[in-house]
Amino acid sequence: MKESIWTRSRAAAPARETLSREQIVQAAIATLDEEGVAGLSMRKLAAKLGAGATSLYWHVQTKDDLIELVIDEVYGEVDVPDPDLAGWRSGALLFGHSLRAAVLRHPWLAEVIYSRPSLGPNAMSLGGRGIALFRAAGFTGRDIDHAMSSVMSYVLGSVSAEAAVRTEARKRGDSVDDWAGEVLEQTRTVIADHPEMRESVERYTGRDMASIYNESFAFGLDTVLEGLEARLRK
Amino acid sequence: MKESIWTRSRAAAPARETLSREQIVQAAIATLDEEGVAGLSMRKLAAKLGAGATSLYWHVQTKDDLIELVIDEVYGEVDVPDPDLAGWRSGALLFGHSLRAAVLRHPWLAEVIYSRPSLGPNAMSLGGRGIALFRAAGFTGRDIDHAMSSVMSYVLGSVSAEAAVRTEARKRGDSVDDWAGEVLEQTRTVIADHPEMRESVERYTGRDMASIYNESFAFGLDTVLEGLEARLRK
DNA sequence: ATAACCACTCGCACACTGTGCGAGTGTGTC
DNA sequence: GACACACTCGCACAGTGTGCGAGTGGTTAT
Repeated sequence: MKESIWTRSRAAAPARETLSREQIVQAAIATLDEEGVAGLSMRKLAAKLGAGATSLYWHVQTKDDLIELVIDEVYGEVDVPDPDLAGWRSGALLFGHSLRAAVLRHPWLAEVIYSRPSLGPNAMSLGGRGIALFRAAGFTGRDIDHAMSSVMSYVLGSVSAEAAVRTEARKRGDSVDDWAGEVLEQTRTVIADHPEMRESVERYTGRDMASIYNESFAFGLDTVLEGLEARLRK
Repeated sequence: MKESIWTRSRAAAPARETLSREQIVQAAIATLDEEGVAGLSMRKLAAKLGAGATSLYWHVQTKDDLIELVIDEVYGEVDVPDPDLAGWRSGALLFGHSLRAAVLRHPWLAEVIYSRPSLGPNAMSLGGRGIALFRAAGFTGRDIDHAMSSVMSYVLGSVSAEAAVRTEARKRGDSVDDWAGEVLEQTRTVIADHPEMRESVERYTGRDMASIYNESFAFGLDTVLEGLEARLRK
């Protein structure tokens, strides 16, 4: 017989209290945020969920698959504005910053994104919306995809390096500023081998790393967008 | 700060036939090239060198340190031209292509570069030479570093994504073209969710992936350099 | 010649990993 | 009351990185 809303909502609910893929993914993200990639093991994850280790394998094929899911989940946090809201360029700018923010919220991503291509639904839809942005900008043919790739590659490359630094500092129990100070100090001892870097080293000592990263990112993203705009004018 | 592998002095006199750090690094690179990151274990590496597993630990503090060494070794393959050879822009272009080529020669790099900051001597000297390039271009102050970062981030981001695809295809035993074909096929089945991508999918089916990656990279790198040049004009 | 020292090797053991297998358990359907 | 199905999980296996401490061969000091 046809189910009513009432019985249907009941029937749709899990028959008994049960693990779910969604739940596992969320718990995995939480662990990763707290302990990083090295801190994620199937046994610990299962324990956190009050389940037996191998129970996870009914919901997820392998640990690698789980990581794929987890990556796609983060892609879902990224905002890609509609091109006719405020023009392609500010859309792309916002997209870049949103992507960076998402990665910095989950810095372990840097350690895993490039170990597999991202083909999940959220990655797809991000790609689709990006393409809409650059088509609206006036690119045609394969240049649409190339433009999107340019921005994506720059942002991911830049923020991944930043995340690596943050992760390293955290692992050492240092603040990023302290860690940077130590590295600069150490660099000074070998500066004779790299005279061109002397000024850079001086320039950075004692600076606030967070704002330097912001500045560097803003510079780079603007550079890419400027380059794209130049292409459009030709 | 806890001393890193780079500062630990190694001044040694090979008295009898002995393992060397250099040798271990080379063997590790060979294994990585053949079997990828998953195929590198200390035991297997030692066996390849005809040594006991734990012997390696006299020359190298941990596996992570070994990977740091191995990464720096690859940075040593990268060519950064002198700015007064042919001007900054073609120098930067050449640098970008050289960096990409090095990563493609060792695609496992993508899986490891962003799991730690790179501070080895070759990375340093690469950074120094890059800085020389962009100073010669006319950048000043922190913009010199930002310009270098922009190029570096773009190139590494772009080539890492490409390497991830190549690694995945290889793992599946497919050619990159076949793998791409399968992905496109699969994408077509969910195209309804991402209508903006329809054209892109069509555009790529049956194409030669290698030349598409080349084209995309050339587009992106040129875009970044164009953006830098625009900044210089202002 | 002897002893002390050092650079280096390596077997054993520990704690921990991902995951295949197959048995078990609770729920819904006939 | 029987069957099917969705799901759980203990056990076991074949690995992993690496600390420890004993061993070994060469150089130098007495």
